[in-house]
Amino acid sequence: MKLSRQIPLNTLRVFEAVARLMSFTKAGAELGMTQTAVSYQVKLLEDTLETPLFLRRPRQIEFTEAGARLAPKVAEAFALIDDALAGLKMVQDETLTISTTPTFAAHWLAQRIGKFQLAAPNIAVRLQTSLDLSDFSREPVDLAIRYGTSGGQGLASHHVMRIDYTPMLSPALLASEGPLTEPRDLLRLRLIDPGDPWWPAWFSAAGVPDADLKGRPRTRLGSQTFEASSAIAGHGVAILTPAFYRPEVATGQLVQPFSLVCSDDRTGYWLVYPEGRKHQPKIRAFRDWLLAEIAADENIRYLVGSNMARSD
Amino acid sequence: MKLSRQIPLNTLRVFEAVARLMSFTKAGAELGMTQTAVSYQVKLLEDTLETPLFLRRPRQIEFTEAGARLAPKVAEAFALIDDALAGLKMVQDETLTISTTPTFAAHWLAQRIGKFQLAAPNIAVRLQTSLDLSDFSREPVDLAIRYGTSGGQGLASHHVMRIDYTPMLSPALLASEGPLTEPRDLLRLRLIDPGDPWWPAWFSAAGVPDADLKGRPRTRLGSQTFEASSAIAGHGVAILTPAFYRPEVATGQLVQPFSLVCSDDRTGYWLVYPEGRKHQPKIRAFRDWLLAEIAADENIRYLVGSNMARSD
DNA sequence: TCTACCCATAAAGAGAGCTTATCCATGAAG
DNA sequence: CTTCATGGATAAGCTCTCTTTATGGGTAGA
Repeated sequence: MKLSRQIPLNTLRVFEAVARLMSFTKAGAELGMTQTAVSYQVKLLEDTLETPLFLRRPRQIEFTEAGARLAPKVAEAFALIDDALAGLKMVQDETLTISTTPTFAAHWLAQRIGKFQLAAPNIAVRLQTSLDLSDFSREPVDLAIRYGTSGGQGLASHHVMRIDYTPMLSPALLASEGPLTEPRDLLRLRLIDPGDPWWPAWFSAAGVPDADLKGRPRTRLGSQTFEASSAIAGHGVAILTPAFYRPEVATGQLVQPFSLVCSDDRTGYWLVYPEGRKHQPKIRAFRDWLLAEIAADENIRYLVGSNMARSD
Repeated sequence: MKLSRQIPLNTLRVFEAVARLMSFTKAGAELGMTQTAVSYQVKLLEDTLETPLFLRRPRQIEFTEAGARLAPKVAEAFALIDDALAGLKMVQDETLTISTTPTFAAHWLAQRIGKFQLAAPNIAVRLQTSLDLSDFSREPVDLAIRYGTSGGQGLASHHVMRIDYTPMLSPALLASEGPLTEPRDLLRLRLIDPGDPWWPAWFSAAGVPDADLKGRPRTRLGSQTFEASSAIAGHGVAILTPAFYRPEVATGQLVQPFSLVCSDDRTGYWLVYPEGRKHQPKIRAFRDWLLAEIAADENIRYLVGSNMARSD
């Protein structure tokens, strides 16, 4: 059985302080405890080791040989632990681990995260994607951007974006299939996954409540990413979250034929992190950056919206 | 404030075991505590560091990056402490510190201690002399040979020798002052420190209760050592503890003219050590050796005694 | 599907360790 | 040579950490 297992480790911490300051009283002050407690701890260590470590002289203490022999080793061990913990804290302070969904990461965050890293060069960012919500107390994650209704117990949450949707198609398809002047015109085209519940919701909002979507060829791709690829390839009209495909729109790979954007008000993406981390510099930096970025996005959305209104 | 001061050190000990065994349950078994307690401690450490250290997977755990980073450092620190403590214990086990009086050390122990060191070559002996009784719980002393009445609370004590006394003088003085056939003859000689209470006691025991010691020239030397030197130099008769001057008798520097040896039955030299150390190998070795040595001395005394009886 | 393994959580009990109060010894100061 | 200041020891009581017992959940393997 190793010795360190039998020894009350706190006695060593106290011993280290006493050895360094050569005073019970001063050590107590440094450790935030009374001289009595220090005396107790030192005595406990001496009893455990079965050897005195200090000679109590009036107005000062001296090492015994055993004490002198032990002191430097213990100091070294604590230095090692201190270093390790400090290093850990440093790494912790300087790396931000973000947990989010693959979709949000790929279509929104990935394009923008570089700007954050430029703005906060001392913070290393680690992006971690998973489908299920991570438990902050279990996973080594600083914050998460989650899809859902809001945060939970003890979690701070900021709304990032609504999940909205509107039909999108490739410019080529639009050109070949003629102008789309009103929503009903879309029904002429092939809808990518007509089984998606967003379709009836959008048509209904567009004043086409009777749109017959049944019986259409169904290709279930399961993820916006794949539906978007299909749309870009000109295979049909997909109903997508425009915020995720702004680059594709900007580069002319996709067009949004109607300004009507529906949204599921109850759910959306939220930035979430434990309340207690509110004031951590890295958390604060990311939050501030993200919210500013979102505000900027809103402006773009409105600009796009007004342009489209005119072009309608 | 250093980190190690804020951290419950026991959590580190538990962490080290868990990191080594990669199992809460096994670590608990090794540390002699329940899995629950291990879980608590690990969680406590994680809470303190504000970062998870292990990922709880079904049927096994994994390091987080922080855990993997911390583990080797903590292991190293504990190894250091273990080494230091083991070293300390080794030194402790292998050095015997004896506290005794200067007189006993010089006249009895010094001549014999070499034999003990030959018999127990792995034990380093440190002789420490002081006049006052040392406190075992305070001074780094393994055992003491003290002058007094017996041991005390919680102390094991073995009688080492009575403090006895008998007149002694140099052979030269004996030759020049003629034969001493009876104790009263001593009064012809100069007594070294006739104020010593041992003189009247001895004369009284020798059947000379009326010995007039007053008015004699008084030289107070204060210590047997000096009185003995004076006697060896032929300055008179000293009353000495024969056990301390056996070498001087053997080499012919002193003679003991009468076999009568008085003793102060109440006091004497005692070997004393805390009860709890009874079974320490080094304590046992020294005690056994010392008692054997004393037994041998007793035999010599009796031999000398019988010789002297014949020569009387 | 059932069993076994491993960790988490809750509640309650034990005891280590801290504090307050007091004492003792010594060295310095008047 | 008192008196005061300094520094540690001791005693008693309390707090709160840590441990245990009991129980639950989740997954892998039979």
